[in-house]
Amino acid sequence: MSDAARTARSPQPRYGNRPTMKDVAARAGVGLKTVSRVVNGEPGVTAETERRVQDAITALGFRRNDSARILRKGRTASVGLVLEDLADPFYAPLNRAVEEVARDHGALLINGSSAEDPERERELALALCARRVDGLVIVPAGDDHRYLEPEIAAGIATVFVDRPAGRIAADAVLSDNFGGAREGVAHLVAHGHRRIGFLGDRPGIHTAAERLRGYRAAMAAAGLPVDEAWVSLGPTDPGRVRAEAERILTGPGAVTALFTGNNRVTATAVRVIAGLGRPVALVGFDDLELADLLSPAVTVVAQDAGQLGRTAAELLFRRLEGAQDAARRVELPTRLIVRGSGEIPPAAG
Amino acid sequence: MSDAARTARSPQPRYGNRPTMKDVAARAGVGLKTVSRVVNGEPGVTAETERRVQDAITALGFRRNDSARILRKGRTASVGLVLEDLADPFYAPLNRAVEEVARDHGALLINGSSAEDPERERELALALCARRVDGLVIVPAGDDHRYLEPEIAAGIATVFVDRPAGRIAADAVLSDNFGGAREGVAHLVAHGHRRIGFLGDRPGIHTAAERLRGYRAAMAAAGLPVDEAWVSLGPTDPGRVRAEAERILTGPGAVTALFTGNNRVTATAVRVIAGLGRPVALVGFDDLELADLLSPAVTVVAQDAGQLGRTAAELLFRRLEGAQDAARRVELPTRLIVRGSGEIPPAAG
DNA sequence: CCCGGTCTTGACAACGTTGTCCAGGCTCTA
DNA sequence: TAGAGCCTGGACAACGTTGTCAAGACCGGG
Repeated sequence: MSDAARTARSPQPRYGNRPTMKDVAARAGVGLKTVSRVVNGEPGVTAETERRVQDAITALGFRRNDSARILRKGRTASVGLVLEDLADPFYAPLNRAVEEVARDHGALLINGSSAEDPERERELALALCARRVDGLVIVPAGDDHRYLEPEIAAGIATVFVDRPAGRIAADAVLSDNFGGAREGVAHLVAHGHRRIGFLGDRPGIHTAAERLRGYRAAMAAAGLPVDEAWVSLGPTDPGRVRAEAERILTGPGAVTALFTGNNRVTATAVRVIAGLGRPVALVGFDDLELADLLSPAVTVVAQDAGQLGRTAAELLFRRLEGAQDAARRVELPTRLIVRGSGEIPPAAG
Repeated sequence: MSDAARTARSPQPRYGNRPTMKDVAARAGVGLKTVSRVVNGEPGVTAETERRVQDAITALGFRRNDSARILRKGRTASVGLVLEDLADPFYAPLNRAVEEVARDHGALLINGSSAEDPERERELALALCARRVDGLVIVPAGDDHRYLEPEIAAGIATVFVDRPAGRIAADAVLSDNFGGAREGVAHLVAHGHRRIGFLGDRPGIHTAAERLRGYRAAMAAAGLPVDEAWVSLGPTDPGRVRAEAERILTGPGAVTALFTGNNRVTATAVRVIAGLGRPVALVGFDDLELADLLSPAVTVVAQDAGQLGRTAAELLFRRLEGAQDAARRVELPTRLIVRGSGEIPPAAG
């Protein structure tokens, strides 16, 4: 009766008329605060009173409304994760790792994809800030993050991962893209290759630029010239990559080995090489599932995406617990996984 | 000064002293509600007033606190997703699809992994309910979901995906596991195989049981006997799968073909077969990246994980918009992707 | 010039929870 | 047995926002 009356006069939806602590208190014949104490396991309630409250909670199907709790306490116990694409298998372990660390700290994870669109990254990050997430882990799509300055100043801890922040000082956890690419290319050089191509992502992307830099460094260190016709950076859709791979791999002056700048490029390159009828040595950045079963097996420079996520999330929570030192850049090593390189025929030239 | 005073006397953290609408109102010299109107783009504010408010917002770096808004409005504009493992590439497109649909409806996505642990699934789902997510998409780990009854009754829309709910009536979006497995096994039969093994996930998992049923149906339809030594269900860790695959594939009465029950099993089986030195026909449930490049290429029964997620999320939002009809079970077709089947040598026996 | 209407604005309560503070009943000791 | 002190319980305000409602400004027509 009183419920019906309240429903009728209330202008708000009242969460589908769920019972509140007030309802529980009324039913148990105790005060509001006593219910709060029981729900939160606070001391100062006799066993008998607690039992009465518990019975009322069960009977009514009460569940605490965390929205109200959050408003009152000022902490949301949630962190946001913005990445390029939730569907990309490379980011799946990163996603899981961040979730796992958040869980260890009692926080939930809200996440979303930027789809490589800086505007969408911005919208998403700011929406998360409006929700007052305690912290933010971002795989940046854009290169200007000044829009986050007021949020960071207001206390939202922020850690960038995989790529650095643009135009603001912020923590970042990266792979050693330069060193990894240099090592991968050096591996090809050590196997006698002198004409090595580079096929990578758009040059505006930090990781792509760093990997290209590593390629050039390895070539220079070996005293090998780089024909710019061997180098191609751009979108990683299979169409472009296929065309560029064919261009670099055929015709006069074709390369004998290829270094590919990420997992998507590598997958397409493997297909092109398989159709080529001529052996080409291939080393790719990022490991691939089943890469050991391809013929020839693909040697890769592997990043540990899970470790990237874990490190970033742990840094985030250290900030949340009060760490105040200057923005830090953590660089994680890559690992060269040599597969079937013995079978790669050294180049003739 | 007044700020400092408030900070000192306030017992609450006040979100790192962020400005509120009250602060904006004071600075702009307008009422609280007018700020609210400007922030929400409500009509009835003169251009001049709006400008003053906007200036104050910019100057103070104000951003609306959605926690308070949510509390007031009773809708969180967020949905929860509980799945087995965020790091599993199979679920990545599902995750993304749910996010995409949520985004189209202006909602954020909170997600987490159950790690195949029913208790953890329960904790996570109930935590999301406490946050008052508008709806829940669940890939169930457990087989008893009665714990959700009060939540569903209280208005949290819930859709199960990949596997059905246990002991409650709820919407579910599934793949046609039975039909897909039957078709895959029939493909092997059509190529002359009579001794076909089945290597799958734990029998308690609905999808594993359905796929086994499909296998048996295809064998029965072809009039072929099933030797129980050819069938193995259990955990999908590489150790067990490898041992079982070797057992089924070698020795007297060994099978000439294998049907594998999911992507993880298939990957391990491919490795075992590669080391066997004898050709074995393989059809697997779930597609694999680069499966076309393996030798022999692996024929698969592919599910569209993205479509599963999209369908589930759309059903969820239809419920949120008021659809009241009885719980529905949607079954999506699978697709047989034949690869290099010409190269699979038919069995001798 | 006055009345009715529209338009803009702000005061106020409420959403459901938790922190503060005080009151009343009890036990323990002198 | 009385007073001090502890334990339990509840009234109240506040978190930051939005819905309701009413008041004032302004306009035009009679």
